[in-house]
Amino acid sequence: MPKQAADTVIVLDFETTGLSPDNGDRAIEIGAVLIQNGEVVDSFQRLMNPGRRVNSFIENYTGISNAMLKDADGCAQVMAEFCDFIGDYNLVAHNASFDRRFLDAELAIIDRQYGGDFACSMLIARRLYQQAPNHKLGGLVEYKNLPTEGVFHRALADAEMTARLWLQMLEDIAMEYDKTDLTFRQVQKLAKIPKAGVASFLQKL
DNA sequence: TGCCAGGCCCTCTTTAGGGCCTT
Repeated sequence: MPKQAADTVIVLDFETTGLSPDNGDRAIEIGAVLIQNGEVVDSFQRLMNPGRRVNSFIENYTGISNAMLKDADGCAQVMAEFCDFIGDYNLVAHNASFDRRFLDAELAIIDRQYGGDFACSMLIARRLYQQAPNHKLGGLVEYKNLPTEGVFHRALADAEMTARLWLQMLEDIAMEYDKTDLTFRQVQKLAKIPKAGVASFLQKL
């Protein structure tokens, strides 16, 4: 696995009560891994009590039950600890706009901030793997034959899979374009490149 | 009561609509 500057990131994933913090949805689990030099060197996983019951769809979708959340620490305490964990590292998530909304909403409640920037593994995968049958996290993991623990829709498991996908994308760029020293900003910028211009963009770096 | 996200991206587009992704 090539060592690259872009490797030093936090890959995170939220499980939540629904799709929109603007509609009152809250985080119920956060999972994250720290990648440095192409390897996972640290991780963070906590359930958090959102202060109300989660519906049966979420229980079934995530496997996180109300019983599991009953004695969990509240969002404020967990998110404060998570904010310490992420520090000012750059961040990666699959469909990052979703996780960013919840991270921003939960940290706003406790008046905390972070200094890193987000990259979206889904938008980048849409550029790099244009032939993939879909760009769901599970679909991309299958498409690239990445190892899994067989657990889906739990925060740490999904963060670990996203991390493997992220590293795979860096490796594929390194192999195909001989670019082994990409910065986070360069990889992040891929998400904004028109699909037809991806190869040209990477070749010119 | 009824409704309920938001950003990206494609196209039979741009005075818009709908699918993909995330829970």
